[in-house]
Amino acid sequence: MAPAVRAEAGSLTARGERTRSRLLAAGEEVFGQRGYHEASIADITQGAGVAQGTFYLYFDSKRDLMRAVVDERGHQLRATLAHATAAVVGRIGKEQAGFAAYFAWTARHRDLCRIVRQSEYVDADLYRDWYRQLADAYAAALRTAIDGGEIAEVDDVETLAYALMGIGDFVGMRWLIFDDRRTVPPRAVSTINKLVDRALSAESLPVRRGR
Amino acid sequence: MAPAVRAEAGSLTARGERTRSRLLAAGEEVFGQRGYHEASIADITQGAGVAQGTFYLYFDSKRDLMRAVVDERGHQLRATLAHATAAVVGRIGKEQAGFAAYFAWTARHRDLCRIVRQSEYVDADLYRDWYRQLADAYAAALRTAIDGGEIAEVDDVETLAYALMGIGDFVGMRWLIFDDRRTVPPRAVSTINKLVDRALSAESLPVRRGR
DNA sequence: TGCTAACATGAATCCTGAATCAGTTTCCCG
DNA sequence: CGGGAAACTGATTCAGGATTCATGTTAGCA
Repeated sequence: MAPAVRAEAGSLTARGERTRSRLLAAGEEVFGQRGYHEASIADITQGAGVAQGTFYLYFDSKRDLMRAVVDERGHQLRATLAHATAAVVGRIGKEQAGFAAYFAWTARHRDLCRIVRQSEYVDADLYRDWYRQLADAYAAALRTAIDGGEIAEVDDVETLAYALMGIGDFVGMRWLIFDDRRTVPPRAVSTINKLVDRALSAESLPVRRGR
Repeated sequence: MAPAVRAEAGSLTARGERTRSRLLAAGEEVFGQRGYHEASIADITQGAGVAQGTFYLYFDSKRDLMRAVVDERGHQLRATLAHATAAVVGRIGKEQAGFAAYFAWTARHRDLCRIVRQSEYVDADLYRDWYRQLADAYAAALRTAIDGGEIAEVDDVETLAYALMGIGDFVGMRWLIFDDRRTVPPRAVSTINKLVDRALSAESLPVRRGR
């Protein structure tokens, strides 16, 4: 295995830093466009405007670039979500803000969502960790909200976190990926906002009246 | 493009039929295990116990096999879900039965879920159609339930269908794929059952319009 | 039994593309 | 300046694997 001499961002000059981030961006684009396996190093280096050999100064392998892309963007996404919800008061409001931020991010990084799905077979841990890290942060926030009486108690917060992530992921996929829209239509947003509101609300429902 | 002479199941003798379905099963296994791109025709034919050349008597290409696998299993899944929910009365009960059936099916066809995710870059339509066909059937059922007053009205049934599918997909992924369990733990099941119950229930909550 | 179409074989072909490396250029510090 | 380290180059190497094909085998029907 190669020593990954210039792999860490810290030890790079400004010039090297620029080249590295160019490769990262080209990787995101090409992986997203053609798919991991169809993407050739030649495509990527061409996209970055460097020679093929240069690639291996910054990454050990194609797989290594994949990891770097997903890692990098994963941090960005989590930071974005944390920031978007931090400003809002009340869990239900935070949920809505979170979904909105997630959709906005997905629209901007359409490719990433598809790349993550691909990563399952490129590096299983990468795929798993993408969701786990999101879920862990989400579950912690939900736990706090439950303890504060803001939302209803559940049997398992982690499952709740995955369920809510699933809603966002699938609804985003439907409109932003399948329909290639730039935003999720308002009707869809209001549908899930109401859904989530009802699902999480702390008030216990009256027993359902006969139909 | 090859003429796919013996591609359709109809024109096959019993012997040919058996070989075809062996290849299909081997494909599901090998695609699931190694991933589409890592899976070689040699792996697949070996798994099916036939020679490499035989493969091309039944499928035009590796991609063609992928399509056949996803198609075949897709029909099975939809039939399974339809059957599981048909017996149950009441939409909320149907939901719970549907989730249970989906989890059971996922546990039995772990590989398929991962294969579908891969198919996004092998054949985009295949991927899309997998979810679309599930969603269409789901949305139709939900529409009926809404019109019957069984569940709350929503702004967009299709979005509701995707949201519910997302819940099933992610929760199934968490326990059956990530944790490699044979069943989703009861606490997780009860969590989403309650969640879905609250989310769909026809009673509208006291309006909590924040302003 | 013999004949034919369906079925099966697996070695050979041929292409693709990841990774390498011997050498060149750029940059900066003394 | 001048020298060395950091960047960069791109033709070449090399292995893997999808697909083909010339040939052999089976099974059912007349």
